[in-house]
Amino acid sequence: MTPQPVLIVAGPTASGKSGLAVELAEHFGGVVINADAMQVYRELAILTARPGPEALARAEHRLYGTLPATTACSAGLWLRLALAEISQAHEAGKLPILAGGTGLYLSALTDGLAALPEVPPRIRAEARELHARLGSAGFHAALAARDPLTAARLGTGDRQRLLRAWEVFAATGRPLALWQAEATQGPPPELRFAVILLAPPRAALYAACERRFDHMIAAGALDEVQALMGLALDPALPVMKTIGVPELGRYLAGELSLAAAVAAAKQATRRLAKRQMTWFRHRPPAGQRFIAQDSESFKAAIFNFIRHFLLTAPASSV
RNA sequence: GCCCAGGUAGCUCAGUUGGUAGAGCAGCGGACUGAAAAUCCGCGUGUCGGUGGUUCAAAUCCGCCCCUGGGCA
Repeated sequence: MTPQPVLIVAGPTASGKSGLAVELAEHFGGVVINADAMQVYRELAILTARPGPEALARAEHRLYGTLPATTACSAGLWLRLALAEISQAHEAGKLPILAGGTGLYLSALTDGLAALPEVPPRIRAEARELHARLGSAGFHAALAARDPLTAARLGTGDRQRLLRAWEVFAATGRPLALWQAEATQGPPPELRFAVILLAPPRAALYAACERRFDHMIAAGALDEVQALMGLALDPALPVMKTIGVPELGRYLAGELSLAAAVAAAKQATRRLAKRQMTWFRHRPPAGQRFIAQDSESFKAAIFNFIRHFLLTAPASSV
């Protein structure tokens, strides 16, 4: 069977991915599929810069706001959902267009992910408890006693990865490092990828980040955070770490002035954008690649690149 | 115009009795295999306002000039 085309629009936050994706969907008959870790959650439309009604009217959108804030998404869960949406789009004769800034998710799609079983919530809770009890150095030592292979790769302070390693060993009896080395699924053979990477100049990107956050405030971001606080969710849930939630939450709690909260959130956004740039610079999703500084001045070249990608039959097809 | 107080990293400031400078924040670089908008690791980036002088040696002492803030007129 001929591999089916998939388009990926990747780049840091506020680089214009969503707008470009809608335009491409209109022009090439596509479905926009979310590849952003935070836009999957229902409760935060404004703060996660989810596509608005105007965009939704112009093109089909999938995996935006589909999970409740009470769930913790993961690379594995997202991958399953995304693969399902991709094959649905193909069945409908449409071009799947993945848009998002979560490099881990996109790499999982184009390069594969270790085939690990689900870790039971009970074990995850135990891991967190143990970490709280032992402290970071103690927890690292505890992991090293059971799984020296994985522990050797992790820094003492790397709480999240240490927890993950401990959980996987507890749940499967095998080191995470082994799973990753031996059980990584390759890229799906039935798909072929073209990647448009937006990489704006740093200063322009930061300015866009800050402008956008001001718009979020004007659009009611404070109400959104207030409503989220009203749900009294577990602070460890991913949604609670969305940029803007902790900062505006502190303002709403009277701990911070609005100006200080906004400044802190903007700074967090800049740092996110920087990390995303680093990721995409060094490990972009696999596939034919086109790098553009912005979506406007490179539009014609981007369209040409996609036309060429769609018209070029892969060598493997007969 | 005169009198004070200042001018050192992008910002706020340290800098001992002269030995070409260092903190916080900001920033930059990097890692990343199921919480990733997460979680970590690394890095001072500098005509010490300018210019002359004293000295083996000046951010530091002296002269002049420029700039900023405050006070008196």
